[in-house]
Amino acid sequence: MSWTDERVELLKKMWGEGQSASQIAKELGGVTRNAVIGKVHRLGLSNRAGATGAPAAKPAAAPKAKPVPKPKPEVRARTARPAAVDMPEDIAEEAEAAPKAAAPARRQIIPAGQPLPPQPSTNEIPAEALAKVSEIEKKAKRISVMELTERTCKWPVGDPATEDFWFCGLPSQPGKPYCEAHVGVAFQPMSTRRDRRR
DNA sequence: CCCTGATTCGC
DNA sequence: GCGAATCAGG
Repeated sequence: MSWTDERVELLKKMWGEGQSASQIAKELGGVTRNAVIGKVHRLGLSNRAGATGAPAAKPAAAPKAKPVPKPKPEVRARTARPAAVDMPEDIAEEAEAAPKAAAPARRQIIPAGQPLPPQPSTNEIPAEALAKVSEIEKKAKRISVMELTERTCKWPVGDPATEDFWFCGLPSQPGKPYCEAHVGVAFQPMSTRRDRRR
């Protein structure tokens, strides 16, 4: 494959959206993430946030088997990446209370007389967890079903009957189908179910 | 181990 | 210009 205008355009678009090189590579097809990264650099849009000044004065090169001396000790900007996503560590896993909760905080989009799947009645999911979810949904990769892998969060968002449907796509927890935040709402201890007077 | 981007250098 | 191999890091 070659870098046609269209492909370059898509590359720019996705890179601008903060998509990872590997995702862009998958989308484009026929190229590896290395190719994408290489192209990104050649296009000169490596820094996603203009790292003004403050370039880490790192030699940036100390290979082990590369006897080629550097004719020009060029100083390169080693950007700390602002787009890094750190996730806190707190998973409450006990019993699987509602893995079938296929509808997180959802809008009330009702397509056209479609009998919506049984709403899990937005059960007694802790408000914290819900808040957390809606927050991470902003950072979601929004991947399609075809892009799901063994390690991407398979949490569905939106209504499958509409265009506004995608999967979270964030890195899933090892051995889990969801990312950390979604694991939090999908797997709940039985204890969280506090039944009040009835 | 999974992933990320960055760099080098033969092609 | 291209991108695999490699490096460096989370």
